[in-house]
Amino acid sequence: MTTWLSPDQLRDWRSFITLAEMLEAGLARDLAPSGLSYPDYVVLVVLSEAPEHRLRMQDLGTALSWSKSRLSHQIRRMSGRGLARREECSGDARGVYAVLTPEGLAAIKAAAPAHVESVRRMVVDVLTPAELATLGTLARKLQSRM
Amino acid sequence: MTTWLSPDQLRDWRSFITLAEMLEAGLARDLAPSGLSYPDYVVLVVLSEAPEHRLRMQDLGTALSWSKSRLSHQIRRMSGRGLARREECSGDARGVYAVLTPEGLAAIKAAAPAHVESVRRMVVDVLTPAELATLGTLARKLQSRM
DNA sequence: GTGGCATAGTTGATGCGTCAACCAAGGGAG
DNA sequence: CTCCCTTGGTTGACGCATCAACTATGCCAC
Repeated sequence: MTTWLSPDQLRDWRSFITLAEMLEAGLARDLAPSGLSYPDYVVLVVLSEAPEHRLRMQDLGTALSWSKSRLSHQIRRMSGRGLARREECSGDARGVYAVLTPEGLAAIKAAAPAHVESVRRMVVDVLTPAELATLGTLARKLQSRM
Repeated sequence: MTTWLSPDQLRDWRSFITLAEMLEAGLARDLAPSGLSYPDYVVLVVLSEAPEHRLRMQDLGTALSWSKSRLSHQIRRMSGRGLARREECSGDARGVYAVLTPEGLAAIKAAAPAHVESVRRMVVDVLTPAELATLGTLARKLQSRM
């Protein structure tokens, strides 16, 4: 038999899940003027930090904890907009590199300041340093149980 | 000029946003065996609590903080699967009721226990009561600034 | 009553994410 | 060398969410 949540538990859980939804929406909204989606953004960040601005699909997927399929679709869409391109992988004929284009690099450099502002405005600058640290600690505790 | 985040701030922010993504994925995964998506679930919850198991699209959208469009698409899909149906609104010819079907009611009753278990396993039972309360308080503080 | 604006809802296009099916190359064990 | 399993990646279909465009009704000012 399952025990339902107490009113307090329900309230706190709902507060949290609602916040998560609002935050995702807010991130997307603030990124929109730059012409990038949040998935675009995170892919560009990882590629821009990689040596030679390129990563094997495999490694990029691992870095982002994304499925092969998800990444493949995303890189296809980004290729269509000139943000990245695929390149074959010498040494392993199965492999494919995802490579950041100059346009992609320009896009992430242009988008980053507004994104950081967005994160500050919605979270980091709203909490005290201690509160943010607590939030981070709780988040890591929950993550470690999954 | 924009100030980038400190390593600690970045770490805590990333912990939090990553947790949010994992949680959404986990909720969807645990609901999947019941044949419901998370959007299905929340719509069914609200309708099942409404008088006569029905709400104006307008009111349902407000309750969920969903756009008219989002809700219209969702109800269309749910109607196709027999979980809900539309009904015209006497008194305002523009209006439409979303009505829970017996199948929809059965579906939510069947899905709820596993969903609650899922929330407990991923969050509520992982934290101490004090920690959960803190998480809720921080979430509400952040929400109030948006 | 009519003109015009607000309200209620739908639709189509497009991006995003998952799942299942698929293909091709690598790398043993025999 | 061949068989077979694993690894790396793509594709197509479908559900989900947003945006912009659209229809239709309600309602107020005049």
